[in-house]
Amino acid sequence: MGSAGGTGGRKVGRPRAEHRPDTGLSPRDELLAAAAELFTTHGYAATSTRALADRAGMRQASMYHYVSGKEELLAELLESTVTPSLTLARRLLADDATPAEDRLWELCRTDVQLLCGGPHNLGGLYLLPEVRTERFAGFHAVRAELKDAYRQLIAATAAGAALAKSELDLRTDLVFGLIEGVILVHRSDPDRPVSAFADATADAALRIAGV
Amino acid sequence: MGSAGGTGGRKVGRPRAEHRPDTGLSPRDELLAAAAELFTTHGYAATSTRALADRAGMRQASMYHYVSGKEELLAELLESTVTPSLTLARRLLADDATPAEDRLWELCRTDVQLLCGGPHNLGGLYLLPEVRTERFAGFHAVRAELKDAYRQLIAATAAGAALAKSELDLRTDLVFGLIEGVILVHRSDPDRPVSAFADATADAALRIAGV
DNA sequence: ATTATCTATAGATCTATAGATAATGC
DNA sequence: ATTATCTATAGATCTATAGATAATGC
Repeated sequence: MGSAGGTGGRKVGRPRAEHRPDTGLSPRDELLAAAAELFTTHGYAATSTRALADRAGMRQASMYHYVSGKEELLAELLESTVTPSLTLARRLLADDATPAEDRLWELCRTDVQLLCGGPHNLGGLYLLPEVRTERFAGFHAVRAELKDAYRQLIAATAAGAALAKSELDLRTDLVFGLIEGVILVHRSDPDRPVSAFADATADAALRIAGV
Repeated sequence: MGSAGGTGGRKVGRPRAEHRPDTGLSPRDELLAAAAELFTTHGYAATSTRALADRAGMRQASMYHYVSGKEELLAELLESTVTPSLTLARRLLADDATPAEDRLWELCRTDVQLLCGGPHNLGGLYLLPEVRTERFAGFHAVRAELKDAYRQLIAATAAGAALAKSELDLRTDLVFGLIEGVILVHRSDPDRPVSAFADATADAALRIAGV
């Protein structure tokens, strides 16, 4: 341990074949960054281990020193996109001093900001068809909990309290769909300022929720 | 020509190696049906020509008698999903006897119905990362025209007439995003009756549009 | 000695073409 | 003769492992 500390100096192990400016990232993080870029632009199946390793500055085989394969990279990226939202959602659920409407709005706004904020369209990873696989059950569990937080917040609003279960489910799905669908909107116009866009989406979400 | 007519009887050419009940579809349509199923479930890059041909009941190489490759199948499926919507949109744009609000609602409703109606989640094809490629420019052109129809209808509403261009663009993107995002919602709960769902989504779209 | 990387490669694909074959049509 | 299919296969991948090598650490 403690390897990250230095000024980028002496390194153990055989030097890399291709020398490149030090990114400051650990090799594993270089792989994750490469995966973020390539998975979002070309997709999962279309990204070869060779392409990943190339982009990360190492040889194809060296990748296996850090990860078991492509799957592990995608699993980790997926969870990293949804975990911050879930953390916020839990905090908002526990905050009973603030009106549910305000908490819902805040969750929507922040979620959009997180989804559209990063450099690559990381929030769009879950659109990849491979993600539906059992292999990514961890991600699906976290995502389900996040969706349930949306449901609870909608149910806690003045308008939501009166809804039958099926109607509540529908509104939850519509709101959650709008938030996740925001990736598509962002993709179609990546230059739009995210902050104002997040506000507008949160407004739209509350209108859909009937608040 | 004229081969489709018969009762399924005598067929020219070497018989297939694997005999299966006659689907009534032409071989090319069998390939398209196979592609619809496999592309939507496993994705484009992950679907091999062998898997496609297998599902269509022929040998891998025979596929090339009908199509130039996977790309052609995806291109055709993509355009087939968006063309009916565009036809409707053109008709609605020309109909100046009906209030713009009603026409917008109708476009939203029908679009959702088309996207979620088919057997496989065909509307979800455009989520595939490969679709962004130049190769599918035809699809993108049609989709852009459809989106522009949304914009024109929103602009024609009482509320829309007063909007600045950037605000109109934003609302258009939000509405179009909701409609396209509907695939995600449908995917998460495929058993929900499509008709009522389409109505609810159209309502939500009008609320977002500010109508 | 330990470590991070490398080179080399086996085995499993996958795509697209060449050429053979088994039907019907005339 | 024409057609739809087949079998066979070349050439290009792609993944994962085995084993070599070039650094630092002690």
